[in-house]
Amino acid sequence: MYALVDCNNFYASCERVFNPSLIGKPIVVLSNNDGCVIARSNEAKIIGIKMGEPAFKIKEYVTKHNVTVFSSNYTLYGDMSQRVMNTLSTFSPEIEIYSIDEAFLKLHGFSHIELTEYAHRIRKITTKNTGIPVSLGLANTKTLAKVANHIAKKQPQHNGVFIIRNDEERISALKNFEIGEIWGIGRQYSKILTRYGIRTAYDFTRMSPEWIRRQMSVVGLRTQKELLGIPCIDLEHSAPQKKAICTSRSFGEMQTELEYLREAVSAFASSCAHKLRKQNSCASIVMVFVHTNFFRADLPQYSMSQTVTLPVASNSSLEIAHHAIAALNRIYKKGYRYKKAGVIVSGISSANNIQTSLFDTVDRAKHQQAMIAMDSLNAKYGRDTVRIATQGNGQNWKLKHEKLSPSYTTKWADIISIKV
DNA sequence: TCTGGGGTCCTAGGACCC
DNA sequence: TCTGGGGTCCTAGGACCC
Repeated sequence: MYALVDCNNFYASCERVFNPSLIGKPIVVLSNNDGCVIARSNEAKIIGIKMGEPAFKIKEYVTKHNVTVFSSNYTLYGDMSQRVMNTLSTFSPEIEIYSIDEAFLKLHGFSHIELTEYAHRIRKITTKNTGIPVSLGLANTKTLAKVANHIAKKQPQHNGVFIIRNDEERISALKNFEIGEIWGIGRQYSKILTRYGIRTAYDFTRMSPEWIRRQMSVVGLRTQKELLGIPCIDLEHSAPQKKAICTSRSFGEMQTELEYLREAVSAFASSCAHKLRKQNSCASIVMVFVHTNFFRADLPQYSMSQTVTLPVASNSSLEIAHHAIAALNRIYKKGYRYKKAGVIVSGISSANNIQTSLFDTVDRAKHQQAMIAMDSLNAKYGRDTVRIATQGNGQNWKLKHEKLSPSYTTKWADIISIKV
């Protein structure tokens, strides 16, 4: 059996842990730049605030229903996630951390009654240890565990735990399950499937495999088998190395000057390099993109990217930023108001096996030492304490974050102030 | 006025190899 | 008018996930 444990309204719940007066009240968490709604407490869902809705569109609701609004505080959520995962890993030797707020556990050797009890225990202890409410779905495939989890969340009578034990229960669950809610079936496929009269997950399981394959490739086929109770997707025990790493941001205000974009791109490149060093790898391809604000039909639009192949794969902030800025210089056009920029590195290989070049002009040992020093200083004194010069003072392109909660779990000064 | 960020996988088609 | 067979690699685009 697989159990999918999912934190309820995770970001909203994190904020509540440190502000219990908000229990029972509507709260929402916004994306970067206080852009759109990315998490809602149940109360906020009930009054009709939708996922992904732009913040400026819900202003009326916010005042009318007294909704508490938070900017996203990823450091806090990351830290809380770790606490939840630590607790969960005490319940099974086999765990896959699937996302910031979800984990699959493999559960062996339980009878049905014990399994129910065990699931409820996982739920209780996780909430007790972390303050975060969770729901569990159990079944013999991961896709069905996702279904069960969804039911556990939506139907309060199950107390946060739902188990699909046999074919009978599987079929009855799938008959009442909208096809678009299935893991692996998104908006586009839903549309196609509905067009063919496939409304529920059960309808989907009754289609011929050839037809599914034609419409949705082998991915759809896998989903169908999983829904039939045939496991096709196993637990991933350790996170595989990333094949691409991206850092990008929308700017709080549109920007026209190359100098500003340079500092931003330099910071994004440096961040990508840092992520590469964290997973002990190097990248050989650097891509830079910029674009204007797509929502502003009244303004001239421009969107461009450029890819650079490095002579030797690297994870040095200095080198990656250097190439990124060179690419930016080539694609920048005067006269546009830029809204977003980003850097994507790919062609990733292990830092231990780098193909060197006879004609290399970079002193790699020196770069490496500089990066080690920079990373350890930043780990100790905070991000960007030491940064590369092209990033500038690192302040002026910062995000809008007006409703940010304190760093409850990670900043000593804040911890003290809470105690006081 | 204000609209997020970071990933993965699969397929088709073109270029190329022997 | 006829003109093989069997591959690999790369890229763009489209789907999906949280």
